[in-house]
Amino acid sequence: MEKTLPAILEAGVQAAITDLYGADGTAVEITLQTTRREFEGEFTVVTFPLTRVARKKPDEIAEDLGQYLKEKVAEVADYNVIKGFLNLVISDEYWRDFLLTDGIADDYGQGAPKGETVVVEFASPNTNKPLHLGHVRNILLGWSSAQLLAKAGYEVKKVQIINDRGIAICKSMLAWQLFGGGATPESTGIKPDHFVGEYYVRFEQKFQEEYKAWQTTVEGKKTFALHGKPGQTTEAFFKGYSKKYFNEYSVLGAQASEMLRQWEAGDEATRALWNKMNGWVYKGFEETYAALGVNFDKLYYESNTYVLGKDMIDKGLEMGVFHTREDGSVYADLTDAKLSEKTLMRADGTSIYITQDLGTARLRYDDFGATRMLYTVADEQNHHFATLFELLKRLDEPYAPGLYHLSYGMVDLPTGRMKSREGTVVDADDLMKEVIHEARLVSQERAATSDLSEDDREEIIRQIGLAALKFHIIKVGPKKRMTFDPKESVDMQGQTGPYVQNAYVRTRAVWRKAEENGVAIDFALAKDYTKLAPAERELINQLYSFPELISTAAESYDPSLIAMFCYELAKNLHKFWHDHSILSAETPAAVAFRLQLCKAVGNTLQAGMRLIGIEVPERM
RNA sequence: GGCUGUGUAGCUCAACUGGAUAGAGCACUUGACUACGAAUCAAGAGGUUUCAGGUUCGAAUCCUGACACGGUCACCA
Repeated sequence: MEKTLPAILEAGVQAAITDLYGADGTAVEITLQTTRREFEGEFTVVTFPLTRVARKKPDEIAEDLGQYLKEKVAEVADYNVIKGFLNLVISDEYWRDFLLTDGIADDYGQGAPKGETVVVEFASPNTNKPLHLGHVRNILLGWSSAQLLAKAGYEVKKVQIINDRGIAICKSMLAWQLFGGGATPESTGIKPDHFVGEYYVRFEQKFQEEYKAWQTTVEGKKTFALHGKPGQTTEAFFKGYSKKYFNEYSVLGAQASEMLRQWEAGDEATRALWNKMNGWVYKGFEETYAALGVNFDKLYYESNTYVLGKDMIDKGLEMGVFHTREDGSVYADLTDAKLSEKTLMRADGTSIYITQDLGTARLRYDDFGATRMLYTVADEQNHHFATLFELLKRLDEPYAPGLYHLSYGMVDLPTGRMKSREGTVVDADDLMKEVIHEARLVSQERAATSDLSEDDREEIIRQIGLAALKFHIIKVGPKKRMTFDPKESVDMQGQTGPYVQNAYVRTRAVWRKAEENGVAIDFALAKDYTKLAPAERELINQLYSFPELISTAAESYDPSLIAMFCYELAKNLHKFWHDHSILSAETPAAVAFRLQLCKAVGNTLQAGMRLIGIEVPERM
């Protein structure tokens, strides 16, 4: 394909304007859109904007243009005009030729290499707890975006930064030391990240007990009397006082803080314990990533990167975009960018969170030479990333224009927000187990795969369950806060992953059948199939739009577009399947053509689903 | 309170970035398997796009102002 249809049509319309109305057609913006289902045609020219240059009524313009295009542009076979909209019908020959060349190519949709590298960050968990539903959305979004960018022709590096240090992991470590009694994941048979997470929870429990008890002591009562606001209940007061208690009165708090100090001082025993427990967590995370079907090209650890960024501060000071206060602390004044005054280094010379992010960005650029960097992080950090990007822009970093915060809405349950304190957090491993279990139940009601081995059946069930879960999450636009209903996530009918998988399975089944029958099919005949049915045109038209969609979805970092595309394509395949015979079609040419159509649709469904991290089985 | 995001069918979500009669799925009602696979298809019902103004040939989309619900306003991470 030399030029795309939209480009051909646009040029045609512009030529028509020049020829028919004597205006400079190339200066006119052409509004071209895909034709709505209920009308005949594939592309539509909106003529309202042309009334000025043509000095005619919309319907008349449409009529003029339609005739002109039908005569002069080979690809346009026919047209119709409805209320100022010019619907163009693309010729059967064009569609057929497209299908039999590009459409059935194995790598259809793969963009040409752009020679640019993109770093995509996602997941980035803390190491004190197992992954949960929020991480799942993050991971699916990040992974899908990475696949999309790769498909669009970018070189992609998938990374994450692991928050492996700080007070949180120290709490787990301390609790294990105090209450673990030497237990290990091996000795208990618990998945290692869950094992560590249990000690984090244990710490919080013990801390709460200690806190509760303290509240009734003389000291506790005195604190309330002294700091409680008038009319405030003791309960409300102590709820807000917990952090202060942790830092100033709590025995456990003091011990955890001491552990953090030991860690920072490089105390050997503390480091060893830290290594051991983080090691457990990583082992558990690996399992979860593998189950989700994701991997990374490089891992960054906060314990290494938290010291970075000092040289960035020096650079900023040198450039005059950062300033020093009297006490020696460093800040940047971002008020003219509608952001606040941001401190970057404390008076004592220690750095803060955003400083290491400056350093990490630079490190990644040095590692990969990326021109774009994508951060998959929940929208609660919008402000942080706006600040970070503004700082890097002012530092004139070469990758600054390509920074993007893939900000997504948090996941709610039907009962409201997930609260770890209330035990409503949905665990990632449990969730996967649950959807696979549900797929198994549904599968057992069917006999479609009963001839397969136990292992093969189980593999298919796994793919179906995960498809249900992943599709359910990824079909929602990233920006949108989503409500996750576990009941709906295991649905396998309608707008779901298994529905799409089923369409793929059908395209494979018909080929299998054709081979079983042993009939020699002459695929050269496919080019003799001249009159396309509406359902066939629809499918081919949709296949045709795939590369453009990949590009759009990649540039807007929106994998949900791909999910919706897969669903629509599957839907049209199902309808086609229902309305038309394939192996017993009217003519040998039709048989050959439709098999090729099935192949192209199957390939594209597989490619599309792969982009959103979903596998398609051969049978189900 | 400042900044910011969201508000569309009972529920979960779309709407090609200003275009045609606002579309899907779930749930509900009804029909189609001796067909290449019914995890399917077809039909029905379901809407004042939160509200009020404005911009224009044309608004769910852009502007103004309300209302509701999130998020965020650290020398925490």
